[in-house]
Amino acid sequence: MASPPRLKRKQQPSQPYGQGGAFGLSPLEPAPRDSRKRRKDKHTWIKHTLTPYFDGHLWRKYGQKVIKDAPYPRLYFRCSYREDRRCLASKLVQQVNHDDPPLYEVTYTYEHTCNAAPVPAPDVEAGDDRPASGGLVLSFGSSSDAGSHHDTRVQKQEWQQYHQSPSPRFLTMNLEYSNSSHQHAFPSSVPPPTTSWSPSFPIVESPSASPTTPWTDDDDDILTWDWDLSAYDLDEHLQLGDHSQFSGSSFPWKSDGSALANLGI
DNA sequence: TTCATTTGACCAGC
DNA sequence: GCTGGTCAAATGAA
Repeated sequence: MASPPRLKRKQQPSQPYGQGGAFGLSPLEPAPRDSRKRRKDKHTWIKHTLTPYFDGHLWRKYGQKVIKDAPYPRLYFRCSYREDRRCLASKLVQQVNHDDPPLYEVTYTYEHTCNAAPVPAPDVEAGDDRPASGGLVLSFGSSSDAGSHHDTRVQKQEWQQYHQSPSPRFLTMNLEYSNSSHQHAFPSSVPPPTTSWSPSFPIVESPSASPTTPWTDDDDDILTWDWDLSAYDLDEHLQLGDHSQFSGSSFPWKSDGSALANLGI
């Protein structure tokens, strides 16, 4: 079915682009004389992450573009406070593979000047009575090998986020079933894992850091359990590149979901 | 009704 | 002329 043609502007009126342009911005330093010009001297940096949409800031999507020779479209975001606080921060999100979960390359442009409070990841907010502000997400890679182990690894970006944040109080491990071709991860017919299911981070060596009884969300899609870190020196034990495997003796469902670990404050 | 997202048009760098 | 980045009208969701 062909959708009706959409009326688009043909000619920009006398007001030129730039000089504040459509957003009424007064130019910041260095003054972008024309926001549509591709500047070579932009301050940009690149991160690779599994969670490109939850990096502690609020973003508004303003465009999407199919890039030549790229298998996935590029998404364009700018800071939600662009108008309110004259924040020029923006980012480009480009999916680089189709793993489960997929890896994204995120190109950030300009530092945030909005000084907005960190935005927690949704699964930190939902159903969690701990203070959400200041929370962050540690995202762990997921192996696709079937069997009793579920590999996790501390990723570089999240490690940087962790070290830029206050000391965490809890380590919350979510095991999420994200493969759409399967039924829910934790159907009611499957009993939840026991607390013997634990990552092999040295955290489990601490007697005070025993996990809570795991629980599932409303849709039985995500299994969650906590470790209390109040008497645990996470800095001393958790290292960049740490590798973990869930050590349950049997995995009652396929292990091709994703694993996330949240650090709540 | 308001606000965010979608998507074709527009524009400039290369 | 091609390509990528941004704009802004149309559209959808809340």
